[in-house]
This record gives sequence, C-alpha cells and structure tokens, in this order.
Amino acid sequence: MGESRSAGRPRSADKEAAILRAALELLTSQGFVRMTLDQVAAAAGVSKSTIHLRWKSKGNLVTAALEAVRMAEAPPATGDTRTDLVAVLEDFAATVQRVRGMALIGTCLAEETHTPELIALLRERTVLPRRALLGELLERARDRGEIRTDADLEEAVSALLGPFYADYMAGRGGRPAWAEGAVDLVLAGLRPPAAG
Amino acid sequence: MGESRSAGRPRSADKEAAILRAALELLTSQGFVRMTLDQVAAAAGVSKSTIHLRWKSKGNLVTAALEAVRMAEAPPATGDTRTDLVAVLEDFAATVQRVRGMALIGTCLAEETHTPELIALLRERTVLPRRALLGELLERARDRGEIRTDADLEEAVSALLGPFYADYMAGRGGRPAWAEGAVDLVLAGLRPPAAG
Amino acid sequence: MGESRSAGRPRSADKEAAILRAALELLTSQGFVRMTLDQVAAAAGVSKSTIHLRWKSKGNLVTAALEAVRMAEAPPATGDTRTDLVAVLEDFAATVQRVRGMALIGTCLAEETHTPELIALLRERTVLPRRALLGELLERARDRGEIRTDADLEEAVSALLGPFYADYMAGRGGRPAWAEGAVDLVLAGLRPPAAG
Amino acid sequence: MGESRSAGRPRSADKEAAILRAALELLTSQGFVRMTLDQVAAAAGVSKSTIHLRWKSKGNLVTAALEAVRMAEAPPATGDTRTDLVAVLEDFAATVQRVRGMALIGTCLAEETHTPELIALLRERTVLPRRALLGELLERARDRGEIRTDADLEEAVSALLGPFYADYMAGRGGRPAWAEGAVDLVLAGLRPPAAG
DNA sequence: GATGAATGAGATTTCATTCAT
DNA sequence: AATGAATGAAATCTCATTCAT
Repeated sequence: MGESRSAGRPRSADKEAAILRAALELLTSQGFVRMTLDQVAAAAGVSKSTIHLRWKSKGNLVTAALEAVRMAEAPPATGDTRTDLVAVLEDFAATVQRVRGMALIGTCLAEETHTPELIALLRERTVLPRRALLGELLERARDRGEIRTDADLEEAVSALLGPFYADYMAGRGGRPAWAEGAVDLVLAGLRPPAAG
Repeated sequence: MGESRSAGRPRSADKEAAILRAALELLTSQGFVRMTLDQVAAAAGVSKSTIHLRWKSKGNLVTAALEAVRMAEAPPATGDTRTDLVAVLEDFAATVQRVRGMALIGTCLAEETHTPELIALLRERTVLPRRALLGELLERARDRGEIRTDADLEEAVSALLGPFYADYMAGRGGRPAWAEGAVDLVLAGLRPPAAG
Repeated sequence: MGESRSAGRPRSADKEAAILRAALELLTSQGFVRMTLDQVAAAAGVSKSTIHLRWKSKGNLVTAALEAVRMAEAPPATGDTRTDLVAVLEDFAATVQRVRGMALIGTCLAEETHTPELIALLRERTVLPRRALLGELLERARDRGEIRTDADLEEAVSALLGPFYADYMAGRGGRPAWAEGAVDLVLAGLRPPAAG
Repeated sequence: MGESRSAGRPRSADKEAAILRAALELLTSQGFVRMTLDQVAAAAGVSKSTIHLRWKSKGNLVTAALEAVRMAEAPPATGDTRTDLVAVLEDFAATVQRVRGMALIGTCLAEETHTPELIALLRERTVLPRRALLGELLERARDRGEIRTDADLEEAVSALLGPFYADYMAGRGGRPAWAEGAVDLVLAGLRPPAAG
C-alpha cells in the first residue's frame, strides 16, 4: 500500500496516443464536423466509449489532438541570413504539405465561430513558434546591418510567410523557389540605405 | 399567340435570391457541414422543398451560392502606382472582413477533399480577378520604369496579398497600415537598379 | 350557343388515355406505393397537375387505371371440351406473363387493407369473367355427360386455375403443359361413374 | 480469465425478438414500402437506432424478419392418405388466415422486382417445405397403389394447393371443405386404372 | 478500465397535394 | 384546360452521447 497512483487499472497510455493520432489524422482529412468518433475509434482500434472516458466531448478530443501538434525541430542555422531564412520557409512548406496542413488550417478557420480554441491552438503551437524563429533571424540580420534598423520585423515575417498562403489561394501552391523569391524580396526591400 | 413566357406559374426570383443569400450567409457562419437546409429555408422564408425544386442537393445549392459571389467593383485608378495598389489591397481586406471571408475561405479549404468545386469557385470568382487587377497595376508600373523589367509579377502579386493571410494566421488580422507596408516593401524590393 | 357541352376548353381524351396507360404500367412495375405521380406524369407526357385535375388522389387514379383493365377476347371455342378449356387457361397464363400480372396481383393483395377497391376491381374485370368462361365450358361438358352431374363447378374452376398460382408460388411458373395437366386431372376426377 | 462472453453489454435478445415480430406484423399489415421504421420501433418498444444497430437497412430488417418465418410443425400423420392430405391443407389455410398471409404474399410478389429476396425467402421457408410434406404423402400413396405410378407428383401438389389461391382470387377464400374437395379431386383423377 | 448496447436529436431527401399564372 | 411553383408531412439513416456489463 502506501502508493499514490489512483486505484484501479491505470489507463493505457498507448490507447491515448493512438486516439490522439487518429483524431488529428481524421481532423485533417475529414474536417471537424465530418470526422466521426466512430471513425476515430476504428482507426485507433478502441471503442467509442474509451474515447469518452478520457475526453468529455468531441470538441475536447479535437482540442487535445491539436495540443499535441508542434512545430518540428528548427533547421540548423548556418549563420548566413538568406540561407537560414530560406531553410525555415522550406521546412514550413514541406511540413504543411506533408500533413495536408491547408485542410487542417481550413477546418480551424471554419470552426472559429464554434470552437475558437482550434485556431488559437494552431497559432500557439505552430504559427507563432515559426514566426519567432524567423523573427530571430531577422533580428540577427538587423544587428549585422543587413537590413534597416527601423524595419518592422513582424511585418517582415508576414512578408516572408505570406506568399505561401497567397500562392495556395491562387492555385499556385508548391511553386518552386517561392521561398528564395520571398526572402530576396524582403531583404532587398529592407536593405539599409547605402551609407553616405 | 406570340406568347413567349413559359407555361405555368413563374418561379419567384425573390425567393431564389433570398435562398442564395441565406445559403452564402450560413455557409460563412456555420461552414458547409454544419449549415442545414432547415436553416437556409427558415432564413430565406421558404420551404425546404422549394430549395430542392431548384437545386438537387445541398452541394449544388452551395455551389450556386458561391457562383454568385463576385469581386466587387474595382476601386477607381488614380494613376499613382502606390495609391492604386494600396486601394486594391484595402478593398480586399475590407471585403473579407465585411463578409467574414476567412471563415468562408476556411470552409472551402476544409472541404477541398470532398467538394473541390468550392475552393475552385472562390478562386475563379474572387482570388484570380483581384490578382489580375494587381497584376495590371504592376505591369503598368513596370512599363513606366518603376519596377525592374525582369520582375516576376505573379510572385509580386503574392507578395502583396500574402501578408494579409499571414497576419490573420498570426492573430494580427486587421493590423493598420498593413497594405501600405506590403506595397512599400514590394516596390522597394523591385526598384530598378539606379541608372548610372 | 344552345350547345350542351360544358363551357371552356374540353379535356383532352388523349391525355386521359395516356395517363391511365402510364399509371397501369407503373402500378405493375413499381407497385402502388413506389409508383409516384411524377413518374406517371413523365411517362404520360403531362404535368402532375393535369392528373389531379381529373382524379382527386393517387388512389382514385389507380382505381381508374384498373377499371380500364379487362380480360381480353375469349379464344374461339371448338366444341371439344379439353381443347377449349386448355385454350382458356393458356390464354390466361399468356396474359399474366405479358403484363407481369403476378406483380400487379401482388400489389392489389398487398393493398387490400388500405385500398380494397384494387383487388375488387381486379376480380370483377379479370378473374370473374375468366371464371365465367371456364364455368360455361364445364356446364356444357356436364350437359353432354362428360362430367358428373353433381360436380361443384365453381370448385372445378378453382381446380383448373389454381395450379397456375401454386406453380408460381413454388417458383415453377411457366411450367410447360401445365394447362393440359390441370384439365386432364379435373376431367378425370369428375368423370361420371361408368354406366351400369 | 476463462471468460467466454464477449465484452460490453450484451445485446438484448428480447428486443431483437420484439423487433422482428413487429417488423413481420407490419410487413403484413402495411406492406414493405408503407411499413416505416418508426412504426416498427414503436411497436417493438425500442428506438429506431436500436434497429439500425442490428440491421443496416430496412431491406435487411425485413429479410431477417422473413427468415424467421417458418412453416409450423406438420400435423401428425394418421396413415390414411385422404385424412393426412386434408390435414396438411387445412393447416396451411389456417396459417395463412391467422397471419393474414395473402397480404404478406402480395407484398413479396409486388416487391419481386425491387427485392427478390422476399419472395425467395417465402418460398424457401414456407412454400417448399409444405410442398415437400404433401409430396411425401403422395409418394406413400403411390407406393401403396392408391394413385397411378406414372403420376407427376409435383403437378399433383400444385393441384392440391392451387384451389386455395384461386378461391382467394375469386373472393371465395375460406370456402368450407375446400381441402376435402381438392384432395378428392386429385385422388379421383389419379386413381390407378382398374386392374383387368 | 474497457466495451458494446441503446438512444434522442437531427439532416437530407421524397412526394402527394394545393396555388398561382 | 394546362402548367409549373410551392409546400407540409414524412422516411431513412447518422452520430454524439449515455448506460449496463
């Protein structure tokens, strides 16, 4: 006795992980409303009740699944501004493509009215960390005098990432060299005035 | 004789318009799957059957509603590149905000697997026309020597529009002066090399 | 003036006939409940309202359609009892097969609770006339001393027609020579006792 | 350990039986298309979903209900051919009357195009077993020399059962002594030629 | 803890019938 | 007379959630 774990059989951590994985996968492929708990249960190899045992509602489950989403490891920095910015942007694009990220983003946007947690989580776990990464690289570049000292770095970050979304909306997603193009434009646009 | 009207009671154009309006409104606020024909019927003040009389399925109705979506009149051009580009971008942002456009875009993205027509229509009716507008302004600027002759104008268009999406994703939607910032960056980044 | 026909455009007799024909056809192929007025209207080349203009309800229409059903012309009698009985039975079987009669009979039986007129009409227009025909032939045979004077002729008629139904129910419909078999059995069974 | 029952709450056998009973009852009284799952659920005292849990569709349910239909125990044989044949026929007629069998048969016939399983099941479960019973009795009679050795026994079975259907179609269903009449006719018709 | 049964609240779609032209 | 529009009342099937074992 004297043990502190709660009584009874402990919940299987494996099942929990399988459920979350299945939920995220289905959230992406089906969207929030189309995704059914039956599908999740079948994909995770558990019963529907097992899901409800851990999360009170479908919304809670999906929120939990999104909480598990995280920006992957940042690509290693080389010290060269252009190279490093391009690397982060390409990693971003590759990730979005790999996990059908635009569908996931779409679902979160579509549900913003009903379940604002979704887009909030996506922001917190993926968007903002990546922006921070880009921001740091730009800050370093500014400190080195590669870009103007009065540049609005947040605005610059949006200028780096934005073309990806705009391309996708135009049906030009996956355009080669988009990252180089974006980085070059931003660096050129923010180049400090030639010293006098 | 000489009758050209078809026989029987004519279809009410009012009802048709009301249905399409209600469908678009609900598509935006609820998303495709959550939106129900009951809601549409109630909002339009018609019976569900009246909807089915005109469109065979929910998908058809939504497609028709999106077909009615159209980029509004372009803002009048002044001839000044910066002013005109900013005007188009601000009109774009205002429209998106007014019709809760990001939710609509989200729905279309989320449904891309099940109903690819949605995002396709959105592209055709709103995204591409606006890109064409921006492209023409940039072309004019290039002809005037305001931007480099070798600039990739499509890429530039994405650079103009992109920050709007990136800001929204970062939770910075509606940032003041975003349009000016985007235009200035692009114009600066594409400025022709100083003649020497 | 002075004319007795009611005022206004007279109803088209062609349309009326086309509707009844289509209704009977669909009643047979779909059954009463599955048959829709839309189908009837389309098949008859008229509008649904034109149907309602003439018959108050679906039941009325179907009843009218069944009223038009009639046993075809009786095959000409040769005077030979066996030959004539067989001819009537084979004509019966051929008719049933031609118009998918068992499906029609099935519908009328199935609807007996809701619309007893259907089976009643079928009886009156097809079953009873044919039975009368067979009855007359048997009567003639009895008068000639070919069958017993105390034979119950109605019972004999059922014995002639019955095997057709029983075969169908057993999945043996269309068995060759069924009519000869039935006639021979009845004639043998009812043969008068050999005179002393 | 050693547990053989499957996990979870066991499916209620009572409910299952009640649903099937209600379905058969309603199939008979309403016909296939008119019968609704709401009616079945209400009559069985379960929710509609409980029905769908067990049978994927209305068609499946009805098929299952018909599969449960079975010819009742055969009446005990006395050894006397006439008595035993009459007993089987009267049991047949009583059963049909008790369960409003002609309506059920009508539904199955009417649905033959859309759901051929129905009439097939009826054949397999009720028609053919009873025919087999009658066939055996006739075979025994033939072996005893009570009927001709060259008699077609299947044809004879149809001659025994057929009058029931023919009577019903003529509106003479339930005619007293129909069974005796049919048996006597068949036995007389098939009597072996007097030995010389 | 885990499972499968059971359910109530819809959602889409169909259809006989009534209205307006 | 004839047509097409409009409708109300279902009917089948789905799904998140709760119960019983």
